[in-house]
Amino acid sequence: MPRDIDRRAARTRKALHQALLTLMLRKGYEALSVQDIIDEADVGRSTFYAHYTGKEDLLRSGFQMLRQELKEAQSTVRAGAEASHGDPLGFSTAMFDHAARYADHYRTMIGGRGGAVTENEIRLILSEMVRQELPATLHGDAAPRDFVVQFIVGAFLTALNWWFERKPKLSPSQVDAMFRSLVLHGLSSSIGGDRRPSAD
Amino acid sequence: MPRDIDRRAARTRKALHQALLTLMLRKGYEALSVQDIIDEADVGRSTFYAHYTGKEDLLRSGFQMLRQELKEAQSTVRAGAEASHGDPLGFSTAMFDHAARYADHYRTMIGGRGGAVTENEIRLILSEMVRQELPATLHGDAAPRDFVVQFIVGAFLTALNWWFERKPKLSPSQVDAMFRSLVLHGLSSSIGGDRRPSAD
DNA sequence: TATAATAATGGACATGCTGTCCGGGATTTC
DNA sequence: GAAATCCCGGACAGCATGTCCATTATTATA
Repeated sequence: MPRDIDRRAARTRKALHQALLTLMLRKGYEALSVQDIIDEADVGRSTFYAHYTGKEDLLRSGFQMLRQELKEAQSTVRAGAEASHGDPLGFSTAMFDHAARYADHYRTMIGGRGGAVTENEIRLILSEMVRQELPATLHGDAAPRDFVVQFIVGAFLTALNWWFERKPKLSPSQVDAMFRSLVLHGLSSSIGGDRRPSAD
Repeated sequence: MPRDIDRRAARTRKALHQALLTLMLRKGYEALSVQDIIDEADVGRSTFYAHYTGKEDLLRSGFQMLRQELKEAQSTVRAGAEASHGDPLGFSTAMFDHAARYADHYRTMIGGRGGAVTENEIRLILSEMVRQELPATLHGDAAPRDFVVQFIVGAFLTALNWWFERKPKLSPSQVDAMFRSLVLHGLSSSIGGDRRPSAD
């Protein structure tokens, strides 16, 4: 049953998404105009607006597709993820590896080059992922789970950005090690004198 | 020797900065047009472009002023900052207090509402501050100082955003406590089973 | 294969913002 | 007071936006 979507509509959508991706790699998201996109995709002006309300709509739609793909991929990964039993950040290694492989795309999305919408969308996706992967062995004493999730996501994006901008030569595992050290143990692992966790 | 700058020019600049601030509180930065700004400031179109190349230029100029004010204020604070002797995050409390007092402004600048430029500018200012405040007792073993600075700034912005968006009722000191707990000791303070930091 | 739906096209159109230019008028400085 | 400096207002071309429509092409279906 090809009841889903007309081939033509599907083709147009795919062309637009592809054009958006290409142009984002070339000029960044903010600098793009709808005009640029439809030129690159070779699609009529009215056709574009028949599918999306603007470039932001197109972008969000793209992220929604990505989110679904990730959701499926996650189920697969989850099967062999028994190894991360006592490790609350068992997923980080895979994420840095992934970022290394698709460095170009990550770069365009992260660090201001992608614009506020993009970064926000990425934060949402990562938050979902972290929220599910983070084990329940976490006590809510120090900080609410919500807060911890945001903290981890923020640290991850910070690590990625620093990696790409300052030390692109480092291997994924090296950056991962720094990330884990800071997120798991905080500054205490880098401070000479440690403080007693007693009365203060 | 008279003034460096003509009074009229100074007045125009001040009016434009004021208008920008007002409108950012009302509509956010991204949604603003130069037209809006000059209307609000009651300044001629050509006059605007005689001073700034666009709204981004105006914004940056505003941040540069802010940066100078902070630099001076910092010297003052530095005098009585002897208390933060063994505390690598001695400055955080003051920052959360400040954020609480100017919550409206912080909200407009942070969390996507302010746009990429704004957030980037804020990151720069905060990075400068943290870089100077962070004591030299920090060992570069686990992660480069650069990385640690970015990590702290990111965590601070994350905390602020979470605070404003999810738990605006909390007091500055409460959020500060969570922030310090996570940044100083990481997740280990929230995890049930701790792992030995020996061979791994 | 014929036919009815559905989608894409290209062009026109009103609208709004941008950035630049100029001449007359106002304010400030010397 | 005179000269320098700044502001104003208007006009201008350029470009992007969103919307409309008549026409053409593709697709699904009987």
